[in-house]
Amino acid sequence: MRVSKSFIPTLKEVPADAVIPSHILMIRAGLIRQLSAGIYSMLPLGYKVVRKISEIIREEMNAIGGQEFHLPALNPKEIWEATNRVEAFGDTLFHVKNREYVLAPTHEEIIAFHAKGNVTSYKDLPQIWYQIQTKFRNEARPRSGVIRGRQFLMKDAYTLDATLEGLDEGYAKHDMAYRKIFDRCKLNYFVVGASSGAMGGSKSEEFMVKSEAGEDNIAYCRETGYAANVEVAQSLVDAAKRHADSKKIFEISTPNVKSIDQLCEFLNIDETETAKSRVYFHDEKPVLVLMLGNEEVNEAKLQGILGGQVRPAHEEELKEISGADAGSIGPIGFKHKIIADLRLKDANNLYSGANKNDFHIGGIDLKRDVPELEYADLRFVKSGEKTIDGKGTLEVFKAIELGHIFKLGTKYSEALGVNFLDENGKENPIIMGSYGIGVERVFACYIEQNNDEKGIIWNPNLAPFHVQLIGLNMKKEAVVETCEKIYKDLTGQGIEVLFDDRIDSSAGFKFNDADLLGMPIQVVVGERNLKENAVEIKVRRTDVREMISLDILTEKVKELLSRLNE
RNA sequence: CGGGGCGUAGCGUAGUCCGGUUAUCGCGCCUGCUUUGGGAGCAGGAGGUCGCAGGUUCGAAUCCUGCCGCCCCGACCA
Repeated sequence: MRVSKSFIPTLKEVPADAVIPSHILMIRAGLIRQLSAGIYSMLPLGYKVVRKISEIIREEMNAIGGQEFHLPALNPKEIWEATNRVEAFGDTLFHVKNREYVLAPTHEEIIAFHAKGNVTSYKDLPQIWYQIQTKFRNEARPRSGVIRGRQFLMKDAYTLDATLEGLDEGYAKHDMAYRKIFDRCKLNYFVVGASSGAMGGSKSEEFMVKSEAGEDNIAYCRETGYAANVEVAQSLVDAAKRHADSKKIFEISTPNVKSIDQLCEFLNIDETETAKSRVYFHDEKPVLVLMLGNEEVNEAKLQGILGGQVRPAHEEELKEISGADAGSIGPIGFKHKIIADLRLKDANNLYSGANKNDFHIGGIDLKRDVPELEYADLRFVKSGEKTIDGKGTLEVFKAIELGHIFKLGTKYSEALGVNFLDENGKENPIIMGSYGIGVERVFACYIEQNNDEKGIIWNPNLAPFHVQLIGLNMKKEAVVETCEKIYKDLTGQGIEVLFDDRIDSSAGFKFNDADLLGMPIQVVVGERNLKENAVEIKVRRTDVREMISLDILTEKVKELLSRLNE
């Protein structure tokens, strides 16, 4: 393709709206343009990258027996009501105004719909169905360019199985395929155990990329390879001490003391001598959650332990439940279920709220005073803590979720009556798995990990073009002729060439544009080197330049490309 | 949804507090000439409902009210 005839609107200056490197560079290199918040157009160059990523995904999905579908984005609302997901998605689901349709945010329902009545025998199973298609989610706050959009491309795959063993196999196949996909995309990623969230189901893994722009917090250990979302991550931490002598309970007047920090300052004690109280509702019943000191309640863990729906109590509800407002609530005299973090196990001589405003209680012995107390791991791990096996140290950082694989089970097949007959002629719901990859996230994360002050650095696998051919002075006949020949030769060998044939652009301008666009190899044709029958080759990533005789140019380019792809 | 910031030409911006000729500058764009190995020079030129609506005023980019849009932090997030 010739630059002079292409729409590649590059920008010298940093766009005002973009903050993170991938977003800035995608706009500056003319890959994308924004239409509205969280809605982006892929420009020709950007769309080429999308197609390359999609093709890698397609090849690896086909390799594990996946069959590609093209499913409608417009869905009848009825089918989403059948699985109760209109309510579950809430405002995130886009509704069509003049017909009872919704815009699909994912496709479990539609897959189940097509399986119903058509996949009816154990002999039809297993199946792997997938699509690479636009999804719609009314995100409250789109952000970070293409990383969180209201409209985005997702590869979503679904396994249909007769048995749990079959599901395990399908899951393992996807695990393997995903590693191949992200390896081929040259991403530096890692795999973490995750909570499966509102999708239901059991085992779940996320494929993550470390990034400040990430929305998930990940605990990772370099030494042991342990990686988990902080929602589920565990660590080895000391519990509060149990002192030899347990004091008696005593009440203290603590006017205006609302927080653990204030309490510690007021009484001149350490955080580890206090128990913080948070009240939640679980299935409409209040539960008091006790944490050591100032630690936050990990609601994902709490939900996992209690099961069902959990929500924090509203401020107005607290007094009725406990007799006090937030800041003065505690275990002593609390009339409902209490659950405590493991770090509080059998602790004594603790301070906590008195369930009476402006009063706290000291000398609490959880073993003696709250004998029915249940303990569970309810905290968030922190950087610097030991891994649960004690062999390494955890680091907590932000990460972007590229892909998520999980075992769904029969939630959708049961809700929609998607059954098959087993060997014994018995009817069973089909067992499903669900596997997603955010295509634009792969795109953005690659750029996040492969850029410098000049621009993007593409690997041949994802690059819009393999080679940028730069004709330095396109008014000189020798330069034009040589460029045309190189363009023809390389293109003829299946190498994708972007030919900067602009007549009026100066050399420096073209160099900088080429560095911004970031094709893996630049071939520079100028009068100076032509006198020696040579051109210059520059490898974008290393900035290494080399004079190459025209006679061996094609071979050299091929060799470099294959080396760069390793 | 809570908090903060912003909206002036295709892009980046000055001016807004303290109202007053023809709205600033750079990049980009058009024409001509020169120039071509690291974002060229000279000369000429085009391009604006100052986000929208209403109000105050002799006069509004500037003050007031309402609305819309975009970005960031948080909440939320298969």
